[in-house]
Formats: sequence, structure tokens, C-alpha cells
Amino acid sequence: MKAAQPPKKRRKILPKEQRRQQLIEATIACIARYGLASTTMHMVTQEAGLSVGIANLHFETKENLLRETLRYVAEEYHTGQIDIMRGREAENLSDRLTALLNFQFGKGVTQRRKMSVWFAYYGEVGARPIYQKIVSAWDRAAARELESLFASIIQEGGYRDVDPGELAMGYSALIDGLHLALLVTPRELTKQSARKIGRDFLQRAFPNHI
Amino acid sequence: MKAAQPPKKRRKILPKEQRRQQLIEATIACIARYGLASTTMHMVTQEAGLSVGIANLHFETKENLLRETLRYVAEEYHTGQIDIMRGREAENLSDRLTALLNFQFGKGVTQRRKMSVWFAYYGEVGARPIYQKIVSAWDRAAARELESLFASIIQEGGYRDVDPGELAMGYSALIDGLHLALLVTPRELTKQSARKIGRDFLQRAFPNHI
DNA sequence: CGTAAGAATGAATGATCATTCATTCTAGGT
DNA sequence: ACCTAGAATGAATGATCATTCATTCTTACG
Repeated sequence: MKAAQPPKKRRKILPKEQRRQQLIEATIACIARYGLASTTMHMVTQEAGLSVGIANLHFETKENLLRETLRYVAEEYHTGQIDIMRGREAENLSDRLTALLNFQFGKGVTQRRKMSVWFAYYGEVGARPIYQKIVSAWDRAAARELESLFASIIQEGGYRDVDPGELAMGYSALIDGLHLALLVTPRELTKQSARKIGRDFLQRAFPNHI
Repeated sequence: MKAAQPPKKRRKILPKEQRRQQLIEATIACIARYGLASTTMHMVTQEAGLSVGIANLHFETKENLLRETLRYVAEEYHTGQIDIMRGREAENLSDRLTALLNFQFGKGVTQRRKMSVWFAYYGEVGARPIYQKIVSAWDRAAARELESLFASIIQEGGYRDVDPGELAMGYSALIDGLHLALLVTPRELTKQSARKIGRDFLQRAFPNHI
């Protein structure tokens, strides 16, 4: 009786950048499925369909791979937001608000896969200064952009007694909290109602823009 | 040259319940300091000033210890909230709202120590069904209580077009998001302004109660 | 074709860690 | 003062995992 042969796959050689990307994607998949704590190098390389040694070749250490993965995830989310806020897609201020909501509760961002990874890293921020640095740098950039968008809206609408900085902080916190709720208690909250809650927040602040 | 002798401590025997509590506290301290991923049984028992074997004696496995620690932290936070919302300390509805804010941004809850632990577990929720079960059970209980408090306020104030369930979800999400911001970007947000942001949210919804 | 630069492999290594359990010690009961 | 139930200890064990590196394979280029 012969053991079933794993189909001998031909070894493929690819440029460094492509392999790095492939490993980062595999890392995201593993963290979403098994958690940051129990993800091993073996799992990651297997997920990528490669051998264990490959990770060392492209990232030196596990620590590096995890750091680069966080950088990638943080950049993807925050540049998506920032592009919308800067008005790449909509000049109109009201439309930018709607586009922002659509992005924050859209298919790309609210996948369980993505949110798991996001909060897995947040959970370690308290213990790893480097994670805190990466996340807070992006957070600050997005916060500035949001504050400036809100300031424009306040001016355009002539809204009184609203501080753009405070409002931006509140809105960001609300969005993070809603993502957390979607992850932790998905039965209590749908994407649609989460989106509505975000919308209502904006509407109370900017009644003529939403 | 003699190595400095660790002062031989006399072995102390204590009731099971007290040792369990001591180990849970040590676990919280370690998670806050080193993160959930790198906390070892050695660290925990050392933090408690006990030997490694003790953990097995009272909790069987590391898994159990971590689970019981989460149960303890979740219960502490949510029962604190629920007691206030039920009006143990204040019959008046407005006072209950203020008390809730004070609790959520008070000394006890917003310590880095506590918030680190809280989010460390949230980060693993995506991968460990048992954590999700514990957290979401308490979340649901607190959400129900908050919804009922909001419903009373809506009735008392005759507020129109406000859904208590939706508002409760939004408020909880906002508070979670603010705690996360306090943990991740402490330089951008003080406890005082976080509290003010929470207050403003309530004020927009219940202008006559805050 | 032939060859060499370097990409990819995976068995081996050593470090870390949870768990075990034979032994030691404590304190309440007699 | 003595005894014993069972609380506490910590060296030993075995499992898991990141990392290494001698070897194999691929492909671009002459």
C-alpha cells in the first residue's frame, strides 16, 4: 500500500517583490483563521504553497513578516480613506461623506477576514511599541484629513458650535467601535444598520449635508 | 563569591478561591505588560510569587486560566455598567447618564492596564469561539440594559424619531472606539476630551437630559 | 546548449514553553 | 505534641516552533 503522493509541484522562481506580497497575503489569511497568537511560520508558508525556508529568505524573521503585514494592512485601509476624503472621486463635499461611509462599511473593509487582522494587531499594541508606532502614524494622517474635510463642511454649511477636531475624533471612534461590534457580535448588528448608525451621527452634526 | 540568595520565603497555604483570584490578577498584569501572545505560565506564576506547578493545580491548563481571566474582566466591566444603568446609585435618569459616563472614563476602567487586556482578548475573538461567546454574552446583557435606559429617557423627554436600540448600539460603539483611541493614540486624546465626546453624543440625542 | 547566479527547499538544530508528578511542607484536628 | 490531608514546589519531560544552511533546482544570458 503506497501513501498517496502529494502531487510533485514544479518549483517556480519569481521576483522578490512578488514573493513578499504572496507571503504577506498568506499571513493575513492565517491570522484571520487562527489568530495572531497561534499563527506559525509553518502555517504561513504552507498557506502560500511554499517551503518553510522561504520566509527567512525574504523577511529574515517572523517579527519582520508580522510588522510588514501590519504596515500593508494599515496602509491599505488608511490610504483608501484618505483618497476619498481628498476628493479624488467626488468634488462635492456631501458626496465625499457618502463615499466615505460606503467605503467604511463596504465589501472590502468589513470582511471578517480583514477585521480580524485589524483587531489582532490592535490587541498587541499595548505590548509592542513598534505596532503602536505604525498604527498611530496612519491614524494621525487619517485624522488630519478627516478634520480638514469636516472643517470645510462646517464652513460651507455655516454650522455653529461644532469643533472639527472633536467631531473627527468622535466619528473615527464610532467607526472603529462599529467594526468591532461587527466582528464580536455579528448577530446583533448588520452592516446595513452599522452604516445607518454612522450616517445618523453625521446627520446630527451636518443636517444639510446628508 | 556567593550568589545573592533569594530570600527563602516560607511556603503559605491558602484556600483554593484565594489562589485562583491571585493567579487571575497576575495573568492580567502579564497580559497588560507583555501581551496575550507572549505571556507564559512561568511569567504568570512568578508575578504571583508562586511556583510553576501551582497553575496546573488550580486551572489544569493555560487555556483554562486565560478563559477564566477573560470571564473575570468581562464581568467586572459589564456588571459595573449594568449596576449604574439599573439605578442602584441614582434614581434620576439624568444622573444615571452622568454616572455611566463617569464610570466609563473613570480611573478604574481607563487604566492602560485594563484596556490592554480588554483589547488583547478582542483581538483573539475572531479565532477563538469561546472568547466570542463570553464577550458577546456580556455585551448583549449590557446592550439590553442600555436600550431600556434610553427607552425610559426617550419617554420621559418625549424625544421624537429616536430608536433606543440603534442609539444604544451607537453609544456602545462610540465608547469602545474611544477606549481604543486612548490605548492606541494616547497623545491625541485625553480622558477628559474622550469623556466630552461621549457626553456630546448623548447631548445631541437627549438635549434636555444632559 | 551550457553555465552560473541566486531562488527555493526541507531536514536538522536548538530554544522556548506547557505540563507532569514525586517530593516537601503546612496547618487544622485530635 | 503528633498526625495527616492536601496545598505547594520545581526539576524533568516532551512537544512545538523559529531559524539555519547544505543542497537542489530554475532561468537568464552568453
